[in-house]
Amino acid sequence: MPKVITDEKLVDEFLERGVEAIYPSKEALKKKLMSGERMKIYQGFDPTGPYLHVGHAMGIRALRILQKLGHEVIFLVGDYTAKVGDPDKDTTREMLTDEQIEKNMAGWKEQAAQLIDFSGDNPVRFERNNKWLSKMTLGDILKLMSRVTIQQILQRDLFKKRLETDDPLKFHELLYPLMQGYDGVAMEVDMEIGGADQTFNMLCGRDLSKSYLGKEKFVRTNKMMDAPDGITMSKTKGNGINLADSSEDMFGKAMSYPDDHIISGLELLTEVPMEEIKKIEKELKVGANPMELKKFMAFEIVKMIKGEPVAEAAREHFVKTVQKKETPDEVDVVSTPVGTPVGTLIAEAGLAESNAGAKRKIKQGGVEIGGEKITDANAKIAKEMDGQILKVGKRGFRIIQVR
RNA sequence: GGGUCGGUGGCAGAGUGGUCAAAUGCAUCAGACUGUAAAUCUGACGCCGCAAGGCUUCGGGGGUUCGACUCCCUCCCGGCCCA
Repeated sequence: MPKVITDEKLVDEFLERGVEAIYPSKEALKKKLMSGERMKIYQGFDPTGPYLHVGHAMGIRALRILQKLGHEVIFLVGDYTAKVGDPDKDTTREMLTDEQIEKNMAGWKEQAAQLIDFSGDNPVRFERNNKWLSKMTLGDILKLMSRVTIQQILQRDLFKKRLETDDPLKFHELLYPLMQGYDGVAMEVDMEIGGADQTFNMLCGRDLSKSYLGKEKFVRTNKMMDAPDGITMSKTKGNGINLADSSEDMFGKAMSYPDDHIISGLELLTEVPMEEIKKIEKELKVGANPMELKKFMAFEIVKMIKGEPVAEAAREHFVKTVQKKETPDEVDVVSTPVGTPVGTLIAEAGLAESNAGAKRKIKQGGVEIGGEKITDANAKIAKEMDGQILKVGKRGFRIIQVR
């Protein structure tokens, strides 16, 4: 049994950094964490999309601290809750099929393993809630439902909103908070971590834990990080940095965050000490170049997920290809026979969605071969082009191999 | 069960017999500019075609018409009101 550590600094980090709120209170949780008692904590992730993103990374990082402190940590995949899908603002989600769910979660453990350890002497446990939820009988479900009132469930603002706007609200959607809450009951956990958007569900679970187990379940909600387009990042929307992205992509996506996300990005997505972040905030206010600081942020984000050497390489890649507009070191090869029209080649190389798309890019002046701008979509690939670089847009590169 | 309104491109949302491959916004892509893959500006944005043009699209199917996203029938799905 791993020993529980009561390192106050680490505990405080857990209680403060990236935290939106703690229920019932920060003080109560601190007391518990400093007591040396081993806690059982989980965070659930619904496999509604194939990638975990940096938003999840924030929660996973919190789990990592708890793992370090010696607590029992569970990474729960909501493969059963995903079928229902956490209700959205205005539309009922499609019920996902088992196959879709399996496909989505296939890489999750691996993606999460970049941040937490599923082996070692205090391994994080990987669980799926289908283990207990799929076994519930109607009787169990009735019992579960009898513990809450409709009024309580309808407190959830998006349920309210849907009723107000006359958007459909299906019965099973109301069950979602109960299902999620039941996870905590089934695993008999002492704490749940989740995004601030999960507050209602988690608090509902708190009530259920009390009711079923007579147990106080602590809840920590994470601050939400906004994606570049201003929409809160979520795996459903498919935007934001994914944990499965290449380090270069992560760096680039981070660089495309608006300037005013630099501070929140540093706080939520990196391990840069808060004192240092405060300093950077001041520098920004007195007119420091945001680009340099954003590069620092991007570097730190990649570093947290992939480690320092990889982050270093990603930064170099960015400076080289984006800032200096040079060709990257590693470029994929596309092989083609002599005489292929350039437009076709671009589409085949996957640098455009279709032939029409490729031609569009050519017309708009976004295509070069060997540094020469291509203006005619029908220009044919010639023998001399063997080994030259095909460049499409700012970041599409291929080495042409002429057959 | 009755009445009524609705189902449009990745999303949101106009359109209501030809001028519709379908306004607009978001997202996306290309270009310019720049301190960045930020911001801003310009342009593109179904597919095939150098083009002319063709083809496929507005919940599904059928019909009317020279011509339908627009009208009719039918089916499926949803909202609201009444029962």
